[in-house]
Amino acid sequence: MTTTTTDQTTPEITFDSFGLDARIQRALAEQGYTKPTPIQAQAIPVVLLGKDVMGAAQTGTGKTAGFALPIIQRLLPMSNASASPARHPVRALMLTPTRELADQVYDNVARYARFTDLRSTVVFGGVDMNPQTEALRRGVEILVATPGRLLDHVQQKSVNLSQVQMLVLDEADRMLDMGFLPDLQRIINLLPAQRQTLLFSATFSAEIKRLASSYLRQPVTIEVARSNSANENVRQTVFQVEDGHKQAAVVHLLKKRAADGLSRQCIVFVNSKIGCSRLARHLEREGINAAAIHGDKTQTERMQTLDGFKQGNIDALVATDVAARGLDIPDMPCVINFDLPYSAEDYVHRIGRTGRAGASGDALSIFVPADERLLVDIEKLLKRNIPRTPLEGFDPTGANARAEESERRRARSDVRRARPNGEGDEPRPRRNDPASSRNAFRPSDDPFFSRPYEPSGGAAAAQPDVTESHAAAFGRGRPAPKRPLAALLGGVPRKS
DNA sequence: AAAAAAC
Repeated sequence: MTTTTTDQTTPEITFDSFGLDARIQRALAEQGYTKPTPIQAQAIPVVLLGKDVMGAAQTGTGKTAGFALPIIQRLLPMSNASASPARHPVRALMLTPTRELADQVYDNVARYARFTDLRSTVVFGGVDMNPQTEALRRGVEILVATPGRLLDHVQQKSVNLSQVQMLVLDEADRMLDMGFLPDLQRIINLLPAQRQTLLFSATFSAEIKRLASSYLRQPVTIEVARSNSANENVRQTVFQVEDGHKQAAVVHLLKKRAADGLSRQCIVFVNSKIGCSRLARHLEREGINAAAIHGDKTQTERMQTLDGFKQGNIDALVATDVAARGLDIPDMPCVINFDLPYSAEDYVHRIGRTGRAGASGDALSIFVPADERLLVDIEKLLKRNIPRTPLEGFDPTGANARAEESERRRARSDVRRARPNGEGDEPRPRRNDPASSRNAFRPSDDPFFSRPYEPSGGAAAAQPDVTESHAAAFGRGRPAPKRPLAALLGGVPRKS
């Protein structure tokens, strides 16, 4: 196995030196690209030679262009302008773990290939299949996909993978974590054995190595940063607060940054979907431009939120780990961990959203004593200590903390209101979250809890979010009950 | 423990 390793210094080369087609160079010029990033400098020549690649690259290293540009180059001689699917078989397949990442990879591919005749499209779940099917039937050379939806299309015979010459497994570690291995195996079995395979992963775990050894041939290993090590441009700080003061602490941090004239944009990571929506609401009440993104949001909402964030209409993107990896959000000045992640590797991915391409960044974590073990695991993985710092000027008994306390009271009052003979307060609609108040929890709706929510009114319809209502009913951090609701309410008879 | 991903 050949191994190439560099540090973060950009080699003194330009995109001209790769001998890319004029049509690609024109697209690059239009994007304002002149100097390749380290991973591009290493990957592009290797991919152009047709070699398999095992790439360790974090998000934000320019990885996508690193594989997309040479792939487009290699496909060019085969492209033609005829509009029949038979003449536009899928020749390059790019698989990603999440829908957003698929969309972003596609977006890049389409931009780099825009002056060529190559066609590309993207397929992922959560949206109507028909437009995807039509695009596939018209024929594309480059297909970006999430595994599940791709197999769906394969089953419906709307795509044929027998002509694929280049396969990209992007964020392969993530795909394995998410249990995509069987899907990946099924997909790869549909591809010709004679092909070029590129595998990118943030870490080279034993599983990744096993995957590589079964599907890659004499891969060239490309590594731009030591895996499992966080970027040195990122200032990591852990703020220790008392349990129950986390929301107030985040508000304090965000307002402090704004007051210090630092960029207001940041991603705030939360471990649960409930906590994610809850924190976003809380920040909004505190006058911070915030929005939640997590897996219970519709695909449309997720894309709109991401767009709003990229355009600067949203300052604080409150996210679950849906956003930890892959999402290509340029130049994040700051990442905040509202919760420390359950796995130390996720910590690396989360803070990898900042301090990219040589920029400096802040990774701030809220730490409560109960999370000691999580922090120790992170320190072990990073092989360094992260000092616990008191939060300067933070007054947990001040206005912020009072707001947090009132939120807890509100949550408890929702439970009282939910009782059939409810001695609860006046209903108080939640500001900034019409869906949640419209779908306020009603015990007579109980079946609601025993089956998953099925959308009925199209993408634009309000989302009666089961977990949201749970949050409202049961307060902070409680998991959705597995028992019937009546049992939880203490023997209130259940209508059926 | 949690999140993500196909219908």
